[in-house]
Amino acid sequence: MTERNETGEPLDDPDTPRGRGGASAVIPAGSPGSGRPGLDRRRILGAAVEFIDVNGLSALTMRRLGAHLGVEAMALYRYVPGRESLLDGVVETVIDELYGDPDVHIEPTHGWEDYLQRLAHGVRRIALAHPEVFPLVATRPPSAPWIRPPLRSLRWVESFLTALTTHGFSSEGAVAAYRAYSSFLLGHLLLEVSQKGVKISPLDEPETPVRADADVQQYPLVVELEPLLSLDESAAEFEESLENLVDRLQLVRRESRQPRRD
Amino acid sequence: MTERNETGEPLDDPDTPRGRGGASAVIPAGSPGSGRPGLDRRRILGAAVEFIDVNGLSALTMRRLGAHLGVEAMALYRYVPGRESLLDGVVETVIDELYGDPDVHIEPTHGWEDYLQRLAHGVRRIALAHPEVFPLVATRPPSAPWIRPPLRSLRWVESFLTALTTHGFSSEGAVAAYRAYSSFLLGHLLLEVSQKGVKISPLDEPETPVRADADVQQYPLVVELEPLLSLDESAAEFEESLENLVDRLQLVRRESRQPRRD
DNA sequence: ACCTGAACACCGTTCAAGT
DNA sequence: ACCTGAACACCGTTCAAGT
Repeated sequence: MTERNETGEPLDDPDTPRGRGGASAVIPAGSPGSGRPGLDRRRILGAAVEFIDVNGLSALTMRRLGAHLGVEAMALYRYVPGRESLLDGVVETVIDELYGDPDVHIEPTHGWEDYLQRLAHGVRRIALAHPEVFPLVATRPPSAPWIRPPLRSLRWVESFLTALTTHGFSSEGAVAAYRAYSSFLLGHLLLEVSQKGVKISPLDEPETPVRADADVQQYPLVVELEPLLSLDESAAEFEESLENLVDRLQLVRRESRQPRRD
Repeated sequence: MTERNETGEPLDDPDTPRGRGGASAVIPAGSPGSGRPGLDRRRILGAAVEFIDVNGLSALTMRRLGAHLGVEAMALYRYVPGRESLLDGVVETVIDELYGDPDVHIEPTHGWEDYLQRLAHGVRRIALAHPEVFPLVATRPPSAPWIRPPLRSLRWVESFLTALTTHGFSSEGAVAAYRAYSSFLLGHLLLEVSQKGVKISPLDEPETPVRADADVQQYPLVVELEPLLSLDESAAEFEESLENLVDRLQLVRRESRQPRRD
């Protein structure tokens, strides 16, 4: 009984040229050498990611994606069960880019702190590279309760838990760390990405002061602190919060190594 | 020039019976005494929230919402510019419930730590009360970069900043605290809510073990730690992380009171 | 003043038909 | 084997028309 994998689609065997790696999973076509080959699940998902990056999520329809691929919408249904699982595939495709990131290795050769740092920065690069896709990464219902955004794959969970348990964390400690880490990444990156989206969606208007016509006086502190509030300190905040989280996990690790008995 | 408010709709004057408060903004109708009064922006938004709570976000269409209100879809356009701003209104409606929450007061009479605690728990109650709406709260593009989810209103930002600056925080410290606080709430609550959604979406199946048919052996740690991973410790995690955040902000506060000059 | 009917352009999805 | 055309049910939204 071949049930369903994480996203509900049939999983093609990986008979594509690039074996497992290559950060450039988005644009290129199927077999190397031919110009516009036949359709292909990978090609469709790549085109969908590209389409969302350029036109925004709300612009993605089966018909338009078909047109983008030079094909009628109905042709897509041979490779994808429907729009919903197309979106699941988009999320999977984007997260899979992490495997091609040379700065994120699975084995933590420089300690678990270094591993958490590199992994976090890798996820952040992906979020910033696909700001229109990231809300999808954040909100698509996971297939299991412990597959948490934004690291939505068994493979990354395994990698994470391995890194920590092989570096002095107890099982409980590693799981607690996984939870705290997911929560931090999700919150920070979703905010950073949405902040980025706001800045460009209005026209080039260099400034849009507060005054909502009427109640300027109603929110004096917001008005006064607007210059501070408008600063984009996302990068610094990310580093700082990440550092702080790692420090906190160091305590978790120490406590979990010697479970005190009363 | 009456431009647009935060959500882009014309804002009706509040000529509705309940003056500003009342946590029960969802179900009740317009004027008290009459059974099914005329339409009304508030009534429409309340019905939309209720509809999403019951049927899920994807089920909400203008036509179905109209039917739910005993009216043709086209009648809604007299009160709401379109579907997109209906969703903005839904988000606003849900967040406004915070004002009716007796456990969340604006003035922090028991210190800023207590204020942050009560506010956080209030937001959490809302997220858990409207799990299908919360992803919308999390991802709708804010109207300004410093209106951050999940506290998406000028009023709450003002309240937050007031509480902190009147309790020893510098401007910079208060703004930094606002950022860290938003990020924590967003990440944790979005994960908690989506986790909750997963648990009920499949049928009553009490257990859905890992085995994705093939690669059971590929993720041995996930398999081994599945019992731990499956535990729902959201509530405890929330308390702990919140406590930790408050502690961290205590340091920010102390540092920011005496800006050292070198 | 408030709601409706009919209409338009566009969706996702199906299925028999083409090549 | 792979794609298309036509069709179906359903969308959001507009606008003239009803009451």
